[in-house]
Amino acid sequence: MIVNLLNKLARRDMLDEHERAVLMAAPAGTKQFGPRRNIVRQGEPLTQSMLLLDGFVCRYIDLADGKRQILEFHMPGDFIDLQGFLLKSLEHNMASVSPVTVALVPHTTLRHITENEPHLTRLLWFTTLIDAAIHRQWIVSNGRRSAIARVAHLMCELDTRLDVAGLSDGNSFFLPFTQADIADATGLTSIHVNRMLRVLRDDGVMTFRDGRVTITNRPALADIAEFDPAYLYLHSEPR
Amino acid sequence: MIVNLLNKLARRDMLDEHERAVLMAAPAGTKQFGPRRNIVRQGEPLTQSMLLLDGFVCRYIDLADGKRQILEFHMPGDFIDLQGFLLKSLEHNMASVSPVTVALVPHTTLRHITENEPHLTRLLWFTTLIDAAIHRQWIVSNGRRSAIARVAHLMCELDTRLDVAGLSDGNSFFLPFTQADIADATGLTSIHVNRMLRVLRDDGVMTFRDGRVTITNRPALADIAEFDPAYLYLHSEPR
DNA sequence: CGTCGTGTTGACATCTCTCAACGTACGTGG
DNA sequence: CCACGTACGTTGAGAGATGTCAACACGACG
Repeated sequence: MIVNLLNKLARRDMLDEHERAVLMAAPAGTKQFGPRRNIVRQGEPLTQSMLLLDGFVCRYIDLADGKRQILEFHMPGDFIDLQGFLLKSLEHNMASVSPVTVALVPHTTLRHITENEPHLTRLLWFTTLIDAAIHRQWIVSNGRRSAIARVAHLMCELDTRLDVAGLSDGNSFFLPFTQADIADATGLTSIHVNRMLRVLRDDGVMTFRDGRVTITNRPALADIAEFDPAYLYLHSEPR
Repeated sequence: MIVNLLNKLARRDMLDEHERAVLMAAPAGTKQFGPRRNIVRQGEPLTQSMLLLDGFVCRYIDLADGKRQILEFHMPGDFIDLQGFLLKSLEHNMASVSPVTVALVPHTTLRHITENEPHLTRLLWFTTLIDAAIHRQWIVSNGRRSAIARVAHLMCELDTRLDVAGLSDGNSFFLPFTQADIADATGLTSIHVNRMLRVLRDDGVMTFRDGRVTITNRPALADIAEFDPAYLYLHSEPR
């Protein structure tokens, strides 16, 4: 639902009725993808951007030796290739993880917004700055955190973002990832991710089974991850 | 010089005379910092953004166990905390590496630009998208590249960006970093960085001595790094 | 009923880290 | 001018975290 985006923005700043209407009217249609489909290919020229309505998406880069690095996970409410509006193509790939529905927003519409809606433009710009802040935490994870802290931090991030999107029931959330996905996101092997998940489970911190994460000891999880949600800028300010 | 920013933007899109004049008039003053000084502290409220005129700056996050992760390096022409305009504070720190001069642009001026200069706004937004693309490459490096490839990729990135900024003489550039800085950027120890630099030197690929990088075999360096400059979006397009 | 994708576990390998020692350059104070 | 401390770089030896390889379990699905 596009209402997920409105909620996400409204949490960070006031949105007036006119701005809500402009956003509601932005999509020119929707599109569906099955699981594990390419959505945007590296280098492909783009003329529209996608707002994720349902399902999970990831960005990734493949290396020459077959290794893959996932760069970010996206959930409903995320404007998944808004960058493409100004970059004109992406230097990485985007793929569905689960079955996915997106709303298509033509770049001409985005251009119109940037010409006529300065406040809305700032809010859209802002959402891309949050993506960059998430990237920075992943740099820290992959660079300096231990394997168990990387997994824990990713789970804390997803927990917090899914809660903002209204997709968490408080202590558990649906997460259609494989252990290999988590490995490619955290720069580990799926075998080692499996071991770290077992440690977290054995220690009563969290479980990840059948596509569902259940957090059984949130303070312990945040402590292992050294998680501080400040980087998600969840408070409202005039922007 | 603010002309570095104009060049950086003009390489990605046309800038008209009026827009150049607006940018030239944006700074309300300049400020200098000695080497290794804090420039912006995590969480500090911001009311102006800084355009780097001279010297090198880094963003970083410190972890509880004393480890540090550098998130990005900045060079003259970079609008180093433009994000602060919309984020209102940063979740990481910024520090000078060398002596530094910055131009100060009040957020009120940036707000005026976003209200009245849609094209210039898109270009400023664009520069923050480049930062995010750089972040993504660092995620890949720290997550999936070997130690030698991480060092090589960082050097390729700096070489390319410094060339765009007019701060490279073609095969060598001034780089006032310590091996510990490179270690904190690449998620390695300074001892291992030292070993990797020795390998690159012994193999005739590049040297880093006395604050100067000299690339002696560029194809070999790019090959080790698997470096593709596409992520820096160096071509001009209407944006 | 076989195959494939995914998860699980153990044994061993290896890359990078840790610890330690030492060299050099430079500034500072006696 | 010399003595000393500090920052940075260099090298070696051993340790440890994570990767690699291999085997097997299980369910989904054609």
